[in-house]
Amino acid sequence: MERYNFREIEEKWQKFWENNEVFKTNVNPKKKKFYCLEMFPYPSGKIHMGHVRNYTIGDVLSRFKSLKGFNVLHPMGWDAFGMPAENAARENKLDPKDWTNENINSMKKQLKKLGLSIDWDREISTCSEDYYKHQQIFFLELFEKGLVYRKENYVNWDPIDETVLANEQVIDGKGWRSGAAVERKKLSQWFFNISKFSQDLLDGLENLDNWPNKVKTMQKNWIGKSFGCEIEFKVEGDLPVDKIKCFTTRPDTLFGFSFLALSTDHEISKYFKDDIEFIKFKEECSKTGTTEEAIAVGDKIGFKTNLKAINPLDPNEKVPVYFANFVLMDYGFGAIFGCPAHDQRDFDFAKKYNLEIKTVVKPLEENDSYKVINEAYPGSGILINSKFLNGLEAPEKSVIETIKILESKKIGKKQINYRLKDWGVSRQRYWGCPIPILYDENGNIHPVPKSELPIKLPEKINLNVKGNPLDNEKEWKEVKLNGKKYYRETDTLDTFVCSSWYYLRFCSPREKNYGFTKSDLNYWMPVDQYIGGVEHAILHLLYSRFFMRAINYKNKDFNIKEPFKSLFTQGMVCHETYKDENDNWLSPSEIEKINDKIIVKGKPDKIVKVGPSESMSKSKKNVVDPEFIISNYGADSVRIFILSDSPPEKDVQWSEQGMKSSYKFVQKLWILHNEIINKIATNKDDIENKEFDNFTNETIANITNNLEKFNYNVIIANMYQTYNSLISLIKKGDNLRNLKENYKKILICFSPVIPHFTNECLKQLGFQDKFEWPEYDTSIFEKTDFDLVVQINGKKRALLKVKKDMPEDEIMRLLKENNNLKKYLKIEKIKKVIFVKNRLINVLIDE
RNA sequence: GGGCGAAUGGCGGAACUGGUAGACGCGUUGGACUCAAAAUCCAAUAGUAGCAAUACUGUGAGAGUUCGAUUCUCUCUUUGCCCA
Repeated sequence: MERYNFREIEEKWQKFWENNEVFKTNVNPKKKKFYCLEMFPYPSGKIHMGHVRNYTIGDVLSRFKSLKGFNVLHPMGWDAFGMPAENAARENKLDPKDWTNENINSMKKQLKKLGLSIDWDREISTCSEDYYKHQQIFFLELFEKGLVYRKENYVNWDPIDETVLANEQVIDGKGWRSGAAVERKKLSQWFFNISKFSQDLLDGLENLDNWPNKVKTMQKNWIGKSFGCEIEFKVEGDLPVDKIKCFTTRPDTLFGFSFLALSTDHEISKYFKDDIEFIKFKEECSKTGTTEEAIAVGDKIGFKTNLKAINPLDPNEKVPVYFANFVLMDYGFGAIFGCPAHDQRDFDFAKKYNLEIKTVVKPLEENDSYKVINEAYPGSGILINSKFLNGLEAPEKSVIETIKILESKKIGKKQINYRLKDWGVSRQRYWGCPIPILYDENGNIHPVPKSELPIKLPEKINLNVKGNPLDNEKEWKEVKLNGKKYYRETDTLDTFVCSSWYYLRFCSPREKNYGFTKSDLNYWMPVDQYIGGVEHAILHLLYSRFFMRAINYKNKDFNIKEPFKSLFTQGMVCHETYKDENDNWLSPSEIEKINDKIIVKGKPDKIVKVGPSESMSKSKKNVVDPEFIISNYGADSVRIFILSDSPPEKDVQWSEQGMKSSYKFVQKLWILHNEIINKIATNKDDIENKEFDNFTNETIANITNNLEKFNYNVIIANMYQTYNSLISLIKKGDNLRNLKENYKKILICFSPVIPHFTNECLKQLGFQDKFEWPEYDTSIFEKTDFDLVVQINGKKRALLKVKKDMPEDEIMRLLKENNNLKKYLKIEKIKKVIFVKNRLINVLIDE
């Protein structure tokens, strides 16, 4: 017998699948569909272990569903626009398109070596004109529906790279790439009106039963619905302003009012535009980031005006009005009232400027003389020092009560506020989808006629310029249309736009006129199972949910609102980290283990510092290259290992030992397979012996149930168990009933995980073509005799072999005859007997 | 600070609707094969006591419900993630 040659066999089956178009899918109304989608990768050029895990999980599911008789759609594509291509192209003087396409080709080869059941005929790439043309059409449709608009907004601006940065690209107030201190800058940008759907996006979460609660909670928090009130404050002073509007969630703390704070962008700031002190102050403020965290952590600073704000509930109370850096223009109305005793930011501010701190809420256990001293008390309690509001329960009753009073006096009204802001989609980048908008000489906005689409990116341009390279492309930028001169929009779309509808394109990947067809969508959508990393829990998933709603909006053809029926978030792949004596990161291939010591490879005197296991990342060098691993151990072995060690939703620790043992397991299965082939030739069916039938049934039942429940790590355990039992059954030498048929069923059960291996074995058995997932027969599954647990006073004292459905009195008789139980079982003192048929008997004895 | 989760051998983890805790894998130890090593195979492996059968303890800590709790309830500790 030869060793199992995975190189030969895996290649053979991959070719077979490709040549016979085994995974090609088409709409088939006679069959139930199953749309399995994994988050598509960015084409960096090399797959990483995270991809291996993600796509293995999806592949096991797809293969399982396909064997179960579903018409499975399992596509793959490329999230191909984005900064890395532009940066790489700039550094190496390449075309981003060539760089990206080369990467796609090499990554595709690597993915194919994993033996994934993907319909490659549906492959899409977001950077192809064929894809972004439709995205431009959507953009125009959204524009027509009023869901896209242009406005000035503050952004994180990197002064060295001359570009806008997303919040997550600002690290410690500095640009992630340039290291320059990030500034706040006002810029005209395109926005998607996602906040229009705030309530709908929130309500939609209720019906997503197959989404992890964690993700739903995160989205809920992100949308951030808050219930409060807008209040009009009368003001007096040296400016032509008589009132200021604020939003607050705590109107009940109005008697703790000690200042009013405005955003530096508040319209009142126009009166200070020539004030040198104010300009300086504003500059200082722009150094604080725009994230909520930066504001919470940062120093609170203010600029005092000569205005006085009047407490609407007490006209005798007048407090100063400040501009402050912790008030944002896009929350509420860019103005807040400060209640230092019950808000930490207000407290910090009041301390700094010596403002009054009036306690108006006391915790339940305190008495009325309670005073806030060292830090704000934002918790619940009872209102005090609040005149007619005293004694109300805060915040539940007091907020509602105060709003009623304010409404009756016509100085405030109930309001719902959402934290979710409109989605800024403009990026000052070359490598992205061009926005199909023209400006005339007066700067007026004109949508590009749909017949002119796609607006293609200019090719072979100079990328080595500051700011957006498209801005420098005069020829591209200037357009003549109907004899008039226009300028193209030079911003491109955020790549999150590309990924918020790609799942629709997979349904009609080659459709020329539109992004998809109605009939394809109605058959395939929604995605039955979406699989990806939890890092996309908020943005990508929220944007996709928005996109479906935007398409549905004012459109009677579609009524699918939620794109992803079920969501599974897989954990990360982790590895220990290593550093040398100078704290330089070392990769796993640069170290070795000798006599319990870990040293730098080849240098026994250099001890390696072993760090904690962290998610694999290039910067920490704790990566293992899947391509190398696959070529050493084979795809089937890698698939086993990546699923085996942890539940798929949790992080998994990469281990070379574990990988090796998975490899050995495949080799052992091969040896067993050859023994079974030999045995089939000589085996005589023993009609009386049902042992093997029962065992097969149990195997099918276990694997089926664990597949349904995503317990993929347990499936691997089931496979090992099956192997262990199978080998002892074979070695016993008994003649086995239905050996070939049962073995076939077991192989099919293994096939979602190790498809190459099982296909080869099935072929050797003489089976080919289509297979079906084996059913398990529950009537055989129920054993005729089993071990009954015997407990005395709740403690296990024996296992008793009994026949199925044996009644209690018969079992009691057996217990009384049992010598081993004599010392525990005092028959005359039996108090009570608990009997669970076919499972357990618990005898309670008076002691 | 708020929200959500988690805690089981040396390690990763299993345990159906409350019913034999530790499946399966890794590691470790002993043995076989070998001149030797690797590989492979066999055996043991929660702790304590015992030659052993066996007994007692044991699922982060403490309480509760129950004939019976890893599983349900409450309090606490530690820890992870998200938001601040």
